[in-house]
Amino acid sequence: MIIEQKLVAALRGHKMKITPQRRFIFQALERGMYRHPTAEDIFRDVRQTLPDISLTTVYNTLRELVGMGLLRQVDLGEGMTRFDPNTDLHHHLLCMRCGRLEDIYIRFPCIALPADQTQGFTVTNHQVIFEGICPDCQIQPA
Amino acid sequence: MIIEQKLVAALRGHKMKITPQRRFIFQALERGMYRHPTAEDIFRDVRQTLPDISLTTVYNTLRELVGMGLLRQVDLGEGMTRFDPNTDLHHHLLCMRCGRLEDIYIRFPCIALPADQTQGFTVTNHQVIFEGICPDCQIQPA
DNA sequence: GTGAGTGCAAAATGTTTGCACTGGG
DNA sequence: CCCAGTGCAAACATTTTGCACTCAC
Repeated sequence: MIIEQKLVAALRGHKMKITPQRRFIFQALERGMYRHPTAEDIFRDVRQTLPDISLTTVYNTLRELVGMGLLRQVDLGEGMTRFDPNTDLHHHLLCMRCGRLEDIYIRFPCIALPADQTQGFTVTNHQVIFEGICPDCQIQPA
Repeated sequence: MIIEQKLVAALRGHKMKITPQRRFIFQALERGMYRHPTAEDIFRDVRQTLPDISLTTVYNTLRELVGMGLLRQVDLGEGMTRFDPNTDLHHHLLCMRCGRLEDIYIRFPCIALPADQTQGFTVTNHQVIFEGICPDCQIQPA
């Protein structure tokens, strides 16, 4: 319930309404936490308990959470956006064949942009995506 | 002409046909080399000299080049894919406000996944995306 | 001459929008 | 009671597909 409580508190802090839809979306995020769900994944999950929820509401809520910095958006060129409720600094390991995505918890202290290389940008964040082939796909014929 | 020649040679190597459409796409890539163009960008560029080219052909050609490893695909969650004709190992610096994308030519020797952290994956590649705000967007009101 | 490549239109996919209705505060 | 939030349908944007035609080899 950690995620749900955190998100509900954040909504309160932003004076936003705590609707059943949002609550169930938070629970789905909690359940799918290490699965990097898409909007569609969340939709399907919430639908099981709230059959009339609309995909629009899911998109709206996810967008708001991203805007508040409570959800990380992960884009991998699969044609859809995945969401990561784990906002701790971590990196990703992507299977190029099946799309499986795992978390990597290593710090790379050397990843920092020297001031003379920022081209005037204010850098706020960085992410590393490791690309490869997962164990399952290595076994299967290409 | 470096890019065009390289790509034409690659096509020959793969016994693929060198059509005018492909040639112009290569030239457009060459011209937009440091601009990380989208398929649409290439389409608009080539259209100026080859008004009847179809977007389908552009997509086909770009997909083939990516498949042959001659073009890098860059995904940033903007709803479209950008292509980077520069296949040298380099990283990216993205403006979160306007989408401007710059190249970063630094090596981060520490970015390597220890064998006990690969979760069985065969890692072939990695990319770093630095996120921030570009100089122009810093000046303008949010 | 032949099949890879092309162009067009249509479809598929993922996401956003307009708008009337509803219910949390 | 009021407006943020919701649901629906339609719109939108990007990319893919089916298929007949064409042209590089």
